[in-house]
Amino acid sequence: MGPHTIEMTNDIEHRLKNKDINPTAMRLLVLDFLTKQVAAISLNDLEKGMGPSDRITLYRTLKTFEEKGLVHSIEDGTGATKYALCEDNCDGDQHHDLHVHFYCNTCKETFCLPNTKIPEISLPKRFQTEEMNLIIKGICDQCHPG
Amino acid sequence: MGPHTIEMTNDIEHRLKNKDINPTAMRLLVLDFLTKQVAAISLNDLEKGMGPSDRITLYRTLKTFEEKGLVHSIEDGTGATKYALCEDNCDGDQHHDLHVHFYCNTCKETFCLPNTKIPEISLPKRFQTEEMNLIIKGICDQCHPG
DNA sequence: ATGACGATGCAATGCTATTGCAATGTTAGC
DNA sequence: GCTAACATTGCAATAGCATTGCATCGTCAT
Repeated sequence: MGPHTIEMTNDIEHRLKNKDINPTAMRLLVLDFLTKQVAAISLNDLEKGMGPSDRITLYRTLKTFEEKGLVHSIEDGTGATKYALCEDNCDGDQHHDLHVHFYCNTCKETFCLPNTKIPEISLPKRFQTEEMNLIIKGICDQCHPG
Repeated sequence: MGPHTIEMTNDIEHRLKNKDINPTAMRLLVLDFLTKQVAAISLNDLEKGMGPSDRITLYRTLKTFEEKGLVHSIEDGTGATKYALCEDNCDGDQHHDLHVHFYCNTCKETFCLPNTKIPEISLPKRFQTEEMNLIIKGICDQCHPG
């Protein structure tokens, strides 16, 4: 790492630079928005949640964040890719977020369950794992009746 | 169930009627094709594999098969939904195919691993499971080097 | 025969993801 | 400060899969 001569104006900017992402105004806004989310969001959600912005730029911002290991994408089966912030030990090459994702059939939100890890799976002979993706669908704690 | 007066001309027709699916010529052909597959197939694969047929009809045939519990669909992250035959203990309401699906990064095929079941996952308090979907990506036995 | 119903085929549409390209902003060297 | 090089942004356009509407056709029961 280089010398610590950079002046950080705030935490958001710091987190972008840490991941080697040029902190433009747009990216600061997007990361700030992502930080405030409880659930994973789609490109549509982001577009609606941000002020008037270009959809494609937001799309590419998310892609950049994903490449650099700042967010990870989730295919929850709804057809629209969802994005959520990674945990700290994530880098671009290898996402370490082997946690379970939960889709609530009631509120239609997708959540990361960072403390629920995907267990070891023993595959048939000569199958080699590189990635795992576990989506559990059901009813989330907030929507749970009673 | 009604009296066993139906004459089965072959196994394929039998399997359709067992699932309460009207055995039309098209459906016999599609089920026959599905039976011959080693990997899960997309609508495109089906269209290419069959003789000249209408894509929409094939689409609806797959949907019908899925509703009736004859096939299950797999979202493997490639963008195109894949379909594969269910195991026998499957019905329309509740798919019992809680097995792992494997996507090979080399040959790009998606396989069912019917003997590799998704283990019990203990979720945080008040989260309730209704469905599970585990996709493992890596290198399949056929593509494994050495 | 005929009427009801399911299946099929064609057309059209919606939605998400993705790329090309031009315009704009930013940075480094002179 | 000026300019070239590069990154970012915005707009237009396209690709690909999923899905629905509607007309036609076939089948079956009355």
